[in-house]
Amino acid sequence: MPEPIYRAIADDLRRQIETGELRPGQQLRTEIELRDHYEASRNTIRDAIKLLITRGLVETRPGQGTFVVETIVPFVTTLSGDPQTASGAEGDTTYTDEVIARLRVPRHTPPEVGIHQAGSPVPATGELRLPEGTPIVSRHQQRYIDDIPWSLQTSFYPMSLIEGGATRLLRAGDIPEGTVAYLREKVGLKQAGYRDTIIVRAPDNVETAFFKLPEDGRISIIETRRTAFDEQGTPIRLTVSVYPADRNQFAVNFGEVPAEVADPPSAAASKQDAGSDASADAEQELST
Amino acid sequence: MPEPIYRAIADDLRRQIETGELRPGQQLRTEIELRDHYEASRNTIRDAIKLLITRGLVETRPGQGTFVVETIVPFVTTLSGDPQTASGAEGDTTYTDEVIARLRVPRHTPPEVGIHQAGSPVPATGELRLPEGTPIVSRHQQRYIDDIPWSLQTSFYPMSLIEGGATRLLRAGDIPEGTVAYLREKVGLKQAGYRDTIIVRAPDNVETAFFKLPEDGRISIIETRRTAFDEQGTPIRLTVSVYPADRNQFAVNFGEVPAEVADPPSAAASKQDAGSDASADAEQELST
DNA sequence: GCAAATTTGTTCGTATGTATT
DNA sequence: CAATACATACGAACAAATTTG
Repeated sequence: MPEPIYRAIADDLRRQIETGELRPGQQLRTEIELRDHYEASRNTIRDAIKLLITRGLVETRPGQGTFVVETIVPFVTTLSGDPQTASGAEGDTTYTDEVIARLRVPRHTPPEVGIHQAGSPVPATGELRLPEGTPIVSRHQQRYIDDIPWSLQTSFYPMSLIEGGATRLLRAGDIPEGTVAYLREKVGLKQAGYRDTIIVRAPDNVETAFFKLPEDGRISIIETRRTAFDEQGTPIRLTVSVYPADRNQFAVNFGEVPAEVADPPSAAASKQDAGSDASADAEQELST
Repeated sequence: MPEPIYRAIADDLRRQIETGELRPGQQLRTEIELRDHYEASRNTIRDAIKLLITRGLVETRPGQGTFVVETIVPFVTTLSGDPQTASGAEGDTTYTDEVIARLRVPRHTPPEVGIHQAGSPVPATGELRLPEGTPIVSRHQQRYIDDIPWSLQTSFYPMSLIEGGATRLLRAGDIPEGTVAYLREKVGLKQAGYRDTIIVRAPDNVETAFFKLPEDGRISIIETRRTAFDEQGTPIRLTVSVYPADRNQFAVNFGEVPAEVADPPSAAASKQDAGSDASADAEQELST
């Protein structure tokens, strides 16, 4: 048997989808009809459909049927733009402004504050380069767009920042001007640069529940880790954000990029200047 | 039945893996033994294992057994660093140097050249903003590290660049100094900036075969699209690269980032200066 | 609002094929 | 070659979700 039957059936259905014979949103024939059509057992048909589900081509709805997926309009997170602006030297637009400009309604929970000790269970220990046992403050938020769960975000700060006067970090609740501006004004701490790492991995149980992902784990999670540094190169913050891969994409701008490209094409309304200051928004977004 | 049996079994096995009761590389009990242990049918055990496979926790080897996955050492692609350098104004280190410095052995096929007409089947049409029917040159490469398939990359250029004198773009084969430098010297075209977009999606058949991915499509593909612009804001190149998500991650540096962080921690050898010029390598890498 | 029909989801049993040791 | 272990395929029954009459 060179090619398993279930895979041959999946290939045939995939071809129909890719050629447009089956259009997005359209219902496939039922498992029983497909069983008769392909002269295979229902279980074999179901194996073929499972393969198409994993590849993101179809979805099943119990009691209804199997449907060709309709593409979600992705939300674009700009990780950067003009690095000077993104470094937190200026920039007064906020993440919320950015999202509104794209005709979407953002919302986020007030940060929950936690206190940890540097060590293996705290995911920030390596990045913040703190010795074992050093206190670390975490600020955690859930973020929504159009009431759809969009991202989970946790920032970690060395407790020494609070001892230096940035006491609001310890209080649960928003810091409207953003923590980058707050730390600059309160402690004189200037964010000189940052490094983002981007990985793709399977969701854990918390993420599956929050994002309402299918239980079979076929949707990946994109995790960004932003380590921010002051002018001495000391890490001052780690922000870990997770996004479901099915409704998010990321963008990075460098040098001179035309405004109409740097500013996503979704909603061209508002924002006269645009240009490369979208970075400030993303920075705002990434500093809980 | 609140929770299906196969999911309860998967949860139990996942717990054992996460608590270290089952260590990476360790073999699970066979399906028959698990069937007896959980008092379920072998098919139900297999459903549970399928779920763990999708979540990337275990892998099966026919004739051998089921094993807890061992983490792959990921290859880190730096999308940026110092934007001035990355813009192609200077930088003489190459992608190959970068990889060698990390004690890995890179290899890539000579570019295959193709000629297309702007229009819906050519994926560069939108980004290059060319009218329907305009000729486009593509250069496609397969790239390996340590003989493992690492990425597929295709760059698209407007044919007008060749007519302006950059004839080597049409010849299959390497352009050792990189196309950014070549275009600057030959046509006086300066790359003033670029925009990267990053999306995660399911693999297609070509990618599944090249990367030797499991046929069930559980490993996602990370696709980066880099649109480069000249000083007038005209798009001059689109480079599309695809990477399997199970062995790749990405990094972006902004502003001042300490050298020991900006330079990946894998192989600390060689490279005295390091700093933020790793960007030039990535840029080189991304210009076929 | 309820019952029936439809459709997918879960679980079992069984048989045979393929890969590895 | 034999034994072991996973892969494919079939058939059957009942459960759960949804729509329809």
